[in-house]
Amino acid sequence: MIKISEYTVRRLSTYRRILEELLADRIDVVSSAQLAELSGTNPAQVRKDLSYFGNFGKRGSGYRVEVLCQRIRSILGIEGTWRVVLVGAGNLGTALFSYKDFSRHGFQIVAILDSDPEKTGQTWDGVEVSPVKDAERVVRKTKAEVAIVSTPAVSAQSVVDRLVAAGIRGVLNFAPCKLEVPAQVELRNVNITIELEGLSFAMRSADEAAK
Amino acid sequence: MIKISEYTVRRLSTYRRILEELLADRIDVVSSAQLAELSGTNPAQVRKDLSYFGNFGKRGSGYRVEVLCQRIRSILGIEGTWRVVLVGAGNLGTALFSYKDFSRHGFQIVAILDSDPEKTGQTWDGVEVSPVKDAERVVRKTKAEVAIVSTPAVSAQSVVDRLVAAGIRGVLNFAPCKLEVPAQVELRNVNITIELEGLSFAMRSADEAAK
DNA sequence: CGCTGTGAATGTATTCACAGCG
DNA sequence: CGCTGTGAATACATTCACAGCG
Repeated sequence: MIKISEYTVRRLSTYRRILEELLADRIDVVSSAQLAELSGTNPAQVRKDLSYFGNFGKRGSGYRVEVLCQRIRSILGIEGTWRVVLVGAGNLGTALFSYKDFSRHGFQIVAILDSDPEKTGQTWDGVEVSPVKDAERVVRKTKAEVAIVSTPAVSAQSVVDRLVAAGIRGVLNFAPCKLEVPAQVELRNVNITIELEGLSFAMRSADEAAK
Repeated sequence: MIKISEYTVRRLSTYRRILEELLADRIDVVSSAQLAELSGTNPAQVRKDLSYFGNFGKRGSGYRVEVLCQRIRSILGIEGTWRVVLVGAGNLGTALFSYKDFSRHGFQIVAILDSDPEKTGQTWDGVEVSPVKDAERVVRKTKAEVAIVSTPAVSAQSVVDRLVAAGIRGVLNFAPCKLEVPAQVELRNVNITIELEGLSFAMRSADEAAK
């Protein structure tokens, strides 16, 4: 089994979104050229990405939208539902909780943790906000497998350690810090400051070039 | 002038954060090995990244934390302040507005746009929420250079077109869609669903491997 | 004929390994 | 001697170009 790069996986995710849009538009068949155009890449890349997983297309015509979409959902492992614990019920946590896009696509928030006694005990849309000290119990009870961390940087590592101990297998980290997790636990970081500083660098470089 | 890769720029941003933490801890000097350890990369990478911009280190000892931090801030173009317009004052927009981390590091929200008449006219912490129809006027008046887009996917492109027409030079897009901007406008995308699906793929792959 | 699927070629990023300075 | 700075080597990702199928 050859190793699939993270770049390929990210593009698959993009193809999936586009295929669902095509599906909604009652488009039946799509070529690698069209899919490339819509996702901002090139046809060879699309075909190469898909070829790692099988021969999904039909020569001469292209890919059946519905079939390909279902296949990608299966490859990504989002046919079923992942159970998510949201850690940190501040502004960002609230925003993520009410962000319905990923809840529609296989990620269901089943528990919320926060350290603020004002918040713990509340119920958001049927989901209880529990104190961080109950992290292990809550993860086990709800069978959460994924954690979304939107706590301040200082508290992130300690709560992640406890989630991992309780059996969490994937972490999406919004806190601006490096998290240590065991190799068998998957980790992705989203860091808004890095993105903004990347923009800043590019804008500044454009200024230099213009001089 | 050689081209700097986006990967290098992202790491510079990470180094900057760590250097500021070291600075707060009154650490004077740091080696590429230490910086690599703290940022999750390797010493050669750190030295290579920095070498694109000059010779900042001292052989035998390492890098002066304060000097290096200042140099990186300058390279990233975050010595001054970038003026930001926040587009979309929903849950995510609210979270981003109150997220003080990047406002502390050179990005200041000077305007907010939203299409909801309930929100327009409000003032958040001294910043007025204006209707999207006034986009051009607001961007020009506030001299905003960067836009953070946290609208629904369907409205993102049309408002970005208008921001670009009004002179915006950088866009950080949180809407789950592809945005078209002219080549001279910088664009970064943050897509939470892609990150979650990446986690899902990796967790699922781990399951396969275990069988 | 039009498209996919893919080995080969290219382009890009990372890592090695060591010369050279403080 | 310990570290940086860097060309050379390697690893990895993308793109080309075409054989082959529907």
